[in-house]
Amino acid sequence: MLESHPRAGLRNRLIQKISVDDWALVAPHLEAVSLRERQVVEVPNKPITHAYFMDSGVVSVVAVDKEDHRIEVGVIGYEGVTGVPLIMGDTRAQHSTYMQIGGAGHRIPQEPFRDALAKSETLRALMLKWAHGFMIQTAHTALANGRAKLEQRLARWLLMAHDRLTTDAVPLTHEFLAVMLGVRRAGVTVAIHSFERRGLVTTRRGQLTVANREGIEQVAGSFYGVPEAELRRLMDEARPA
Amino acid sequence: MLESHPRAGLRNRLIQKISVDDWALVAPHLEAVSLRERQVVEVPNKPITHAYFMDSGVVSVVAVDKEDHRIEVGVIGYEGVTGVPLIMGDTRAQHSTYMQIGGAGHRIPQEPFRDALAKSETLRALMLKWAHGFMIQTAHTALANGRAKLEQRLARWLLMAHDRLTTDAVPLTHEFLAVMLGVRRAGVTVAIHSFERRGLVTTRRGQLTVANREGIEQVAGSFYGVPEAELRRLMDEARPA
DNA sequence: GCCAAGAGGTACGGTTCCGTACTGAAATAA
DNA sequence: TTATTTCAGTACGGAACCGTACCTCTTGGC
Repeated sequence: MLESHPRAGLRNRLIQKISVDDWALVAPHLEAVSLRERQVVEVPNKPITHAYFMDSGVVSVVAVDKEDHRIEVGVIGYEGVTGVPLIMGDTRAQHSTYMQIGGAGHRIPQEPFRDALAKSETLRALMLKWAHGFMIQTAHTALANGRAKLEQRLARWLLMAHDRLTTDAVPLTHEFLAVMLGVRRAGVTVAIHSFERRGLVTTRRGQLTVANREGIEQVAGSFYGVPEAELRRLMDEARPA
Repeated sequence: MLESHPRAGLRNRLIQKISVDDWALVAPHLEAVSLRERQVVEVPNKPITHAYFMDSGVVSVVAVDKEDHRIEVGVIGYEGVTGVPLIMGDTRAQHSTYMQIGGAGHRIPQEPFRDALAKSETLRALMLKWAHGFMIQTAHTALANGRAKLEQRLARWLLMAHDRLTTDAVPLTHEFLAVMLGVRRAGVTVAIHSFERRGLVTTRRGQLTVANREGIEQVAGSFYGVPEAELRRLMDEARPA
């Protein structure tokens, strides 16, 4: 075993992008984790303890204010890492971050992560590009929230979740979809019904299966796709492959 | 004159926060600029030519998609700098960025700016904290877009603009407010009317004056304030004062 | 001073979505 | 199995906002 912590089998795209030298900085501190849905990763206004590189599952980042208004501002899967504030030089969480769909991955405590970022320009560049991609996603969430109809937003969300899963099954209740989109649960139910009638999805209690992804993409229109394309570009720029 | 480019009189908060050593890296490349309203600073999918440190005026950052949906995702004034992607290691603009309210400041070409960021850890830390603050603003814009009513969003915008101006007069048409909020022009007119009747603002053609800031803050509620507080915290952390 | 262009006031039917609430069905615990 | 909880289906009045349109007032250019 050439490396203290093997990464050959890991699906996480950022970990795959880390150079051999940088891997030596990070790997000794990684710890395998398995997180169930609803497991909390970051709490608003509290210190961030770890950055999570997930290989599976979907993480929701939810902005909250003092009157308890809340809405999802981004999702993270195997393409990224949680703890964006750490990358930006902050140790405190602004948003509520938790597993929307359970999964497995690795985490690194905030201190060695920040140390590694300080030491390695290449690691920093990689993580900054990821953070930038996440920013773009948030900006387009703002766009969708302000401009898109419920069905379009739901379609966008399903596509983003589907991108991060290995099956077509999305194990989520209408209730949680509603919280993320910032709409009524009943509204989600009706929209999903419409999708179902059009053959875009099939449903079971607590689960929803993508049946016709292209159809869903048509519903989402241009509200979906820009952040995904930008992230691909940013990651392609980041050497090594 | 100890410095090649004096900054004593500059209002820009980030420039004020730059250390003496870092100032030596940046100052030689700065160029004074005066920008009229509607002047374009960044064009989506085109290279960013300069970062602008404004001393006055308000910059709008507007996300756009392929079907020409658009909405403002952030505003920048004397507290920050444009060209966030440069700070993140990207040279391309994602969003449409332009002066919403004209002003004056200084700009630095992207290359020396990126060079300076690469060379100085302290400058990088400062700019990253700013970029992080801007991210938080964008997240709360997403929250407001998804959860707040038109009046609350208008109030939030007015407060953010007011924060960045030295007078109570906000020189903007209903049309442009509508574009930024992603609503109908007529809707803005009605909302402003309501504000006027309540004594919150006074109006003139192409202008709107804040008459009762606290009243406007009450309308905005908790949709306003979080990003502002977080940016203060982040800037306080960044030495030197 | 006149005219074109821009800005703002107002209206109206229509759509979307909310708040609320009740019901039945499915999963889970006892 | 039974009891309990969670989830989903459905409904209804109402609020918010849209799309569109038209008209009037300023303002700036000639």
